[in-house]
Amino acid sequence: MNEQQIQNAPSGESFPSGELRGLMKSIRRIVRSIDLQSRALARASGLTTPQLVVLIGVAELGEVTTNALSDFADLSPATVVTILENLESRAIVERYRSTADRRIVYTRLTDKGRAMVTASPGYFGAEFVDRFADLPPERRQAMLAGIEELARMMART
Amino acid sequence: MNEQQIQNAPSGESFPSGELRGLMKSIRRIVRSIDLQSRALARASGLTTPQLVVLIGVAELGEVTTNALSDFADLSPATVVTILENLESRAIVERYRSTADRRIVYTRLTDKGRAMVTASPGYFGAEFVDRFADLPPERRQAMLAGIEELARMMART
DNA sequence: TTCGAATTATTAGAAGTCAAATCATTCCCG
DNA sequence: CGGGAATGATTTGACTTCTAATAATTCGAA
Repeated sequence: MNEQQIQNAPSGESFPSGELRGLMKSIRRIVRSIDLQSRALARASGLTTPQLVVLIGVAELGEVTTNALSDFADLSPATVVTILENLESRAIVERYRSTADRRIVYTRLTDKGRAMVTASPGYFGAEFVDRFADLPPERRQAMLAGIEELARMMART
Repeated sequence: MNEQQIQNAPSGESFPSGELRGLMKSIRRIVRSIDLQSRALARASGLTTPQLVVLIGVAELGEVTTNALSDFADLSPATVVTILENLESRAIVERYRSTADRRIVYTRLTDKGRAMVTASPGYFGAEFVDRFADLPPERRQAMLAGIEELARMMART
Protein backbone atom coordinates (compact mmCIF):
# COMPACT_ATOMS: atom_id res chain seq x y z
CA MET A 1 0.00 0.00 0.00
CA ASN A 2 2.20 2.81 -1.17
CA GLU A 3 1.96 6.55 -0.93
CA GLN A 4 0.56 6.96 -4.41
CA GLN A 5 -2.60 5.11 -3.51
CA ILE A 6 -3.70 8.16 -1.64
CA GLN A 7 -6.13 8.88 -4.43
CA ASN A 8 -7.77 5.53 -4.09
CA ALA A 9 -7.41 5.09 -0.37
CA PRO A 10 -7.91 8.56 1.04
CA SER A 11 -8.58 7.79 4.66
CA GLY A 12 -6.13 9.04 7.23
CA GLU A 13 -4.04 11.07 4.82
CA SER A 14 -2.68 14.51 5.40
CA PHE A 15 -4.73 16.30 2.77
CA PRO A 16 -8.08 15.89 1.03
CA SER A 17 -7.96 13.09 -1.50
CA GLY A 18 -9.71 15.09 -4.18
CA GLU A 19 -6.96 17.67 -4.41
CA LEU A 20 -4.72 15.56 -6.60
CA ARG A 21 -7.70 14.62 -8.76
CA GLY A 22 -8.53 18.25 -9.31
CA LEU A 23 -4.93 19.06 -9.93
CA MET A 24 -4.64 16.39 -12.62
CA LYS A 25 -7.86 17.61 -14.23
CA SER A 26 -6.50 21.16 -14.41
CA ILE A 27 -3.16 19.97 -15.75
CA ARG A 28 -4.82 17.88 -18.43
CA ARG A 29 -6.87 20.86 -19.54
CA ILE A 30 -3.75 23.00 -19.71
CA VAL A 31 -1.78 20.38 -21.61
CA ARG A 32 -4.55 20.00 -24.13
CA SER A 33 -5.06 23.75 -24.48
CA ILE A 34 -1.37 24.18 -25.18
CA ASP A 35 -1.43 21.42 -27.74
CA LEU A 36 -4.42 22.89 -29.55
CA GLN A 37 -2.95 26.37 -29.37
CA SER A 38 0.31 25.04 -30.78
CA ARG A 39 -1.48 23.51 -33.76
CA ALA A 40 -3.41 26.73 -34.36
CA LEU A 41 -0.17 28.69 -34.17
CA ALA A 42 1.43 26.34 -36.68
CA ARG A 43 -1.44 26.82 -39.12
CA ALA A 44 -1.25 30.58 -38.76
CA SER A 45 2.50 31.17 -38.63
CA GLY A 46 4.23 27.96 -39.65
CA LEU A 47 5.74 27.45 -36.21
CA THR A 48 4.52 25.19 -33.43
CA THR A 49 4.90 26.36 -29.85
CA PRO A 50 8.02 24.25 -29.21
CA GLN A 51 9.54 25.48 -32.46
CA LEU A 52 8.85 29.04 -31.41
CA VAL A 53 10.35 28.45 -27.98
CA VAL A 54 13.49 27.01 -29.54
CA LEU A 55 13.68 29.83 -32.06
CA ILE A 56 13.45 32.43 -29.32
CA GLY A 57 16.10 30.50 -27.43
CA VAL A 58 18.43 30.80 -30.38
CA ALA A 59 17.63 34.51 -30.67
CA GLU A 60 18.40 35.12 -27.02
CA LEU A 61 21.34 32.85 -26.47
CA GLY A 62 23.17 33.66 -29.69
CA GLU A 63 25.50 30.91 -30.80
CA VAL A 64 24.10 28.11 -28.78
CA THR A 65 24.59 24.38 -28.29
CA THR A 66 21.93 21.71 -28.58
CA ASN A 67 22.07 20.94 -24.87
CA ALA A 68 21.70 24.58 -23.87
CA LEU A 69 18.57 24.78 -26.00
CA SER A 70 17.31 21.58 -24.43
CA ASP A 71 17.49 23.25 -21.03
CA PHE A 72 16.02 26.49 -22.27
CA ALA A 73 13.04 24.88 -23.97
CA ASP A 74 12.45 21.99 -21.57
CA LEU A 75 12.71 19.44 -24.35
CA SER A 76 14.97 16.41 -24.65
CA PRO A 77 18.10 16.85 -26.76
CA ALA A 78 16.66 14.39 -29.28
CA THR A 79 13.61 16.56 -29.76
CA VAL A 80 15.70 19.70 -30.05
CA VAL A 81 17.69 18.08 -32.85
CA THR A 82 14.47 17.24 -34.67
CA ILE A 83 13.25 20.81 -34.34
CA LEU A 84 16.58 22.34 -35.38
CA GLU A 85 16.75 20.14 -38.46
CA ASN A 86 13.32 21.38 -39.40
CA LEU A 87 14.26 25.03 -38.86
CA GLU A 88 17.52 24.53 -40.72
CA SER A 89 15.77 22.98 -43.71
CA ARG A 90 13.66 26.12 -43.86
CA ALA A 91 16.74 28.36 -43.61
CA ILE A 92 15.57 29.87 -40.33
CA VAL A 93 18.69 28.81 -38.45
CA GLU A 94 22.12 27.56 -39.46
CA ARG A 95 24.39 25.12 -37.69
CA TYR A 96 28.11 24.41 -37.73
CA ARG A 97 30.61 22.49 -35.69
CA SER A 98 32.94 24.25 -33.33
CA THR A 99 36.50 24.15 -34.57
CA ALA A 100 37.82 24.25 -31.01
CA ASP A 101 35.80 21.22 -29.92
CA ARG A 102 34.40 19.23 -32.77
CA ARG A 103 31.79 17.50 -30.62
CA ILE A 104 29.91 20.76 -30.31
CA VAL A 105 27.41 22.03 -32.86
CA TYR A 106 26.44 25.67 -32.64
CA THR A 107 23.16 27.04 -33.91
CA ARG A 108 22.48 30.66 -34.85
CA LEU A 109 19.81 32.64 -36.64
CA THR A 110 19.93 33.42 -40.32
CA ASP A 111 18.69 36.78 -41.60
CA LYS A 112 15.41 35.11 -42.37
CA GLY A 113 15.33 33.73 -38.83
CA ARG A 114 15.91 37.19 -37.37
CA ALA A 115 13.03 38.51 -39.40
CA MET A 116 10.81 35.68 -38.19
CA VAL A 117 11.64 36.36 -34.57
CA THR A 118 10.84 40.04 -35.01
CA ALA A 119 7.51 39.22 -36.60
CA SER A 120 6.77 36.25 -34.38
CA PRO A 121 3.45 35.93 -32.63
CA GLY A 122 3.31 35.37 -28.91
CA TYR A 123 3.12 31.98 -27.31
CA PHE A 124 -0.49 32.40 -26.32
CA GLY A 125 -3.66 33.12 -28.23
CA ALA A 126 -5.08 36.62 -28.28
CA GLU A 127 -8.14 35.62 -26.26
CA PHE A 128 -5.98 34.30 -23.47
CA VAL A 129 -3.74 37.34 -23.47
CA ASP A 130 -6.76 39.61 -23.23
CA ARG A 131 -8.21 37.65 -20.34
CA PHE A 132 -4.87 37.62 -18.62
CA ALA A 133 -4.47 41.36 -19.05
CA ASP A 134 -7.90 41.92 -17.54
CA LEU A 135 -6.98 40.23 -14.28
CA PRO A 136 -6.04 42.43 -11.35
CA PRO A 137 -2.26 42.42 -10.93
CA GLU A 138 -2.43 40.58 -7.63
CA ARG A 139 -4.47 37.80 -9.17
CA ARG A 140 -1.94 37.47 -11.96
CA GLN A 141 0.86 37.34 -9.44
CA ALA A 142 -0.90 34.72 -7.36
CA MET A 143 -1.55 32.63 -10.43
CA LEU A 144 2.03 32.86 -11.65
CA ALA A 145 3.38 32.05 -8.22
CA GLY A 146 1.17 28.98 -8.00
CA ILE A 147 2.19 27.70 -11.42
CA GLU A 148 5.85 28.28 -10.73
CA GLU A 149 5.68 26.44 -7.48
CA LEU A 150 3.94 23.52 -9.15
CA ALA A 151 6.51 23.43 -11.93
CA ARG A 152 9.30 23.44 -9.39
CA MET A 153 7.71 20.65 -7.37
CA MET A 154 7.03 18.47 -10.39
CA ALA A 155 10.42 18.80 -11.99
CA ARG A 156 13.30 16.68 -10.76
CA THR A 157 11.01 13.77 -10.01
CA MET B 1 0.94 45.18 -34.26
CA ASN B 2 -1.37 42.69 -32.67
CA GLU B 3 -2.00 41.84 -29.07
CA GLN B 4 0.21 38.80 -29.12
CA GLN B 5 3.27 40.83 -29.85
CA ILE B 6 3.21 42.01 -26.32
CA GLN B 7 6.10 39.68 -25.62
CA ASN B 8 8.21 41.31 -28.26
CA ALA B 9 6.94 44.84 -27.95
CA PRO B 10 6.32 45.31 -24.27
CA SER B 11 6.08 49.05 -24.08
CA GLY B 12 2.80 50.59 -23.06
CA GLU B 13 1.09 47.32 -22.22
CA SER B 14 -1.08 46.66 -19.21
CA PHE B 15 1.19 44.13 -17.54
CA PRO B 16 4.88 43.32 -17.36
CA SER B 17 6.04 41.70 -20.54
CA GLY B 18 7.99 38.97 -18.78
CA GLU B 19 4.94 37.47 -17.16
CA LEU B 20 3.86 35.51 -20.21
CA ARG B 21 7.42 34.36 -20.72
CA GLY B 22 7.61 33.04 -17.20
CA LEU B 23 4.21 31.47 -17.56
CA MET B 24 5.23 29.61 -20.69
CA LYS B 25 8.41 28.44 -19.02
CA SER B 26 6.46 27.03 -16.10
CA ILE B 27 3.93 25.40 -18.38
CA ARG B 28 6.64 23.78 -20.45
CA ARG B 29 8.25 22.38 -17.34
CA ILE B 30 4.92 20.99 -16.18
CA VAL B 31 4.15 19.49 -19.58
CA ARG B 32 7.49 17.80 -19.70
CA SER B 33 7.28 16.58 -16.12
CA ILE B 34 3.90 15.04 -16.85
CA ASP B 35 5.24 13.36 -19.97
CA LEU B 36 8.23 11.90 -18.13
CA GLN B 37 6.04 10.83 -15.24
CA SER B 38 3.67 9.17 -17.69
CA ARG B 39 6.49 7.16 -19.21
CA ALA B 40 7.76 6.15 -15.78
CA LEU B 41 4.24 5.13 -14.81
CA ALA B 42 3.95 3.04 -17.96
CA ARG B 43 7.18 1.26 -17.23
CA ALA B 44 6.10 0.54 -13.67
CA SER B 45 2.43 -0.30 -14.11
CA GLY B 46 1.76 -0.78 -17.81
CA LEU B 47 -0.49 2.28 -17.99
CA THR B 48 0.40 5.75 -19.22
CA THR B 49 -1.17 8.74 -17.50
CA PRO B 50 -3.83 9.26 -20.20
CA GLN B 51 -4.65 5.55 -20.14
CA LEU B 52 -5.03 5.73 -16.37
CA VAL B 53 -7.25 8.80 -16.62
CA VAL B 54 -9.47 7.07 -19.15
CA LEU B 55 -9.58 3.90 -17.08
CA ILE B 56 -10.65 5.83 -14.00
CA GLY B 57 -13.23 7.58 -16.14
CA VAL B 58 -14.71 4.23 -17.10
CA ALA B 59 -14.64 3.13 -13.47
CA GLU B 60 -16.49 6.25 -12.34
CA LEU B 61 -18.93 6.76 -15.15
CA GLY B 62 -19.94 3.13 -15.56
CA GLU B 63 -21.28 2.34 -19.00
CA VAL B 64 -19.90 5.29 -20.84
CA THR B 65 -19.72 6.65 -24.36
CA THR B 66 -16.58 7.65 -26.22
CA ASN B 67 -17.55 11.32 -26.20
CA ALA B 68 -18.21 11.35 -22.46
CA LEU B 69 -14.76 9.94 -21.87
CA SER B 70 -13.32 12.53 -24.22
CA ASP B 71 -14.74 15.27 -21.99
CA PHE B 72 -13.70 13.52 -18.81
CA ALA B 73 -10.11 12.95 -19.88
CA ASP B 74 -9.59 16.12 -21.94
CA LEU B 75 -8.56 14.15 -25.00
CA SER B 76 -9.98 14.18 -28.51
CA PRO B 77 -12.45 11.43 -29.34
CA ALA B 78 -9.93 10.00 -31.78
CA THR B 79 -7.37 9.63 -29.03
CA VAL B 80 -9.91 8.08 -26.70
CA VAL B 81 -10.69 5.46 -29.33
CA THR B 82 -6.98 4.66 -29.63
CA ILE B 83 -6.68 4.25 -25.89
CA LEU B 84 -9.85 2.19 -25.57
CA GLU B 85 -8.72 -0.16 -28.33
CA ASN B 86 -5.50 -0.65 -26.44
CA LEU B 87 -7.31 -1.32 -23.15
CA GLU B 88 -9.77 -3.62 -24.89
CA SER B 89 -7.00 -5.64 -26.49
CA ARG B 90 -5.64 -6.19 -23.01
CA ALA B 91 -9.08 -7.19 -21.70
CA ILE B 92 -9.17 -4.28 -19.27
CA VAL B 93 -12.39 -2.88 -20.72
CA GLU B 94 -15.08 -4.20 -23.04
CA ARG B 95 -17.18 -2.35 -25.57
CA TYR B 96 -20.52 -2.96 -27.25
CA ARG B 97 -23.00 -1.01 -29.32
CA SER B 98 -26.20 0.25 -27.80
CA THR B 99 -29.21 -1.62 -29.12
CA ALA B 100 -31.41 1.43 -28.64
CA ASP B 101 -29.14 3.71 -30.69
CA ARG B 102 -26.66 1.83 -32.76
CA ARG B 103 -24.38 4.84 -33.25
CA ILE B 104 -23.40 4.66 -29.61
CA VAL B 105 -20.66 2.41 -28.28
CA TYR B 106 -20.56 1.85 -24.55
CA THR B 107 -17.44 0.95 -22.65
CA ARG B 108 -17.31 -0.75 -19.26
CA LEU B 109 -14.73 -2.41 -17.05
CA THR B 110 -14.03 -6.11 -17.12
CA ASP B 111 -13.23 -7.96 -13.90
CA LYS B 112 -9.59 -7.55 -14.75
CA GLY B 113 -10.15 -3.83 -15.27
CA ARG B 114 -11.83 -3.51 -11.89
CA ALA B 115 -8.85 -5.18 -10.29
CA MET B 116 -6.49 -2.83 -12.08
CA VAL B 117 -8.38 0.23 -10.91
CA THR B 118 -8.29 -1.00 -7.34
CA ALA B 119 -4.56 -1.61 -7.53
CA SER B 120 -3.82 1.43 -9.66
CA PRO B 121 -1.11 3.86 -8.70
CA GLY B 122 -1.83 7.55 -8.42
CA TYR B 123 -1.37 10.01 -11.22
CA PHE B 124 1.67 11.56 -9.63
CA GLY B 125 5.01 10.24 -8.50
CA ALA B 126 5.61 9.55 -4.84
CA GLU B 127 8.14 12.36 -4.53
CA PHE B 128 5.65 14.88 -5.77
CA VAL B 129 2.90 13.59 -3.52
CA ASP B 130 5.21 13.84 -0.53
CA ARG B 131 6.21 17.37 -1.35
CA PHE B 132 2.61 18.30 -1.93
CA ALA B 133 1.57 16.81 1.39
CA ASP B 134 4.26 18.80 3.16
CA LEU B 135 2.88 22.13 2.01
CA PRO B 136 0.74 24.09 4.43
CA PRO B 137 -2.93 23.69 3.49
CA GLU B 138 -3.28 27.33 2.50
CA ARG B 139 -0.36 27.05 0.11
CA ARG B 140 -1.92 23.99 -1.46
CA GLN B 141 -5.20 25.80 -1.80
CA ALA B 142 -3.57 28.83 -3.37
CA MET B 143 -1.69 26.67 -5.81
CA LEU B 144 -4.76 24.69 -6.81
CA ALA B 145 -6.79 27.86 -7.22
CA GLY B 146 -4.13 29.36 -9.45
CA ILE B 147 -3.88 26.28 -11.64
CA GLU B 148 -7.63 25.98 -11.95
CA GLU B 149 -7.94 29.58 -12.96
CA LEU B 150 -5.26 29.17 -15.57
CA ALA B 151 -6.90 26.02 -16.93
CA ARG B 152 -10.22 27.82 -17.15
CA MET B 153 -8.68 30.79 -18.94
CA MET B 154 -6.77 28.68 -21.41
CA ALA B 155 -9.59 26.35 -22.36
CA ARG B 156 -12.19 27.41 -24.86
CA THR B 157 -9.70 29.45 -26.81
C1' DT C 1 -43.02 9.31 -45.35
C1' DT C 2 -38.67 10.88 -46.81
C1' DC C 3 -34.54 13.00 -47.25
C1' DG C 4 -31.14 16.26 -45.62
C1' DA C 5 -28.90 17.62 -41.24
C1' DA C 6 -27.02 16.22 -37.03
C1' DT C 7 -24.78 12.93 -34.05
C1' DT C 8 -21.52 9.24 -32.78
C1' DA C 9 -17.69 6.78 -33.65
C1' DT C 10 -13.88 5.56 -36.31
C1' DT C 11 -10.06 5.66 -39.74
C1' DA C 12 -6.22 7.78 -42.24
C1' DG C 13 -2.48 10.54 -42.17
C1' DA C 14 0.81 13.73 -40.23
C1' DA C 15 3.58 15.63 -36.32
C1' DG C 16 5.96 15.74 -32.12
C1' DT C 17 8.23 13.47 -28.24
C1' DC C 18 11.24 10.59 -25.60
C1' DA C 19 14.56 6.67 -24.06
C1' DA C 20 18.15 4.06 -25.35
C1' DA C 21 21.77 3.03 -28.28
C1' DT C 22 25.42 4.85 -30.99
C1' DC C 23 29.08 7.74 -32.94
C1' DA C 24 32.65 11.07 -32.58
C1' DT C 25 35.54 13.63 -29.90
C1' DT C 26 37.85 15.27 -25.83
C1' DC C 27 39.45 14.79 -21.16
C1' DC C 28 42.25 13.01 -17.70
C1' DC C 29 44.82 10.01 -14.91
C1' DG C 30 48.14 6.42 -14.35
C1' DC D 1 51.88 9.02 -23.82
C1' DG D 2 47.58 5.73 -24.02
C1' DG D 3 43.33 4.20 -23.09
C1' DG D 4 39.10 4.26 -20.57
C1' DA D 5 35.57 7.59 -18.96
C1' DA D 6 32.97 11.55 -19.98
C1' DT D 7 30.71 14.69 -23.08
C1' DG D 8 27.89 16.29 -26.97
C1' DA D 9 25.10 15.23 -30.69
C1' DT D 10 22.49 12.25 -33.34
C1' DT D 11 19.84 8.06 -34.88
C1' DT D 12 16.50 4.57 -34.17
C1' DG D 13 12.23 2.92 -32.91
C1' DA D 14 8.05 3.23 -30.46
C1' DC D 15 4.17 5.85 -28.92
C1' DT D 16 0.76 9.67 -28.39
C1' DT D 17 -1.98 13.06 -30.17
C1' DC D 18 -4.56 15.73 -33.26
C1' DT D 19 -7.35 17.21 -37.57
C1' DA D 20 -9.96 16.03 -41.36
C1' DA D 21 -12.43 12.84 -43.78
C1' DT D 22 -15.56 9.06 -43.57
C1' DA D 23 -19.22 5.69 -42.22
C1' DA D 24 -23.26 4.48 -39.89
C1' DT D 25 -27.26 5.78 -37.74
C1' DT D 26 -30.93 8.71 -36.02
C1' DC D 27 -33.63 12.92 -35.98
C1' DG D 28 -36.76 16.21 -37.67
C1' DA D 29 -39.25 19.12 -40.70
C1' DA D 30 -41.70 19.60 -44.99
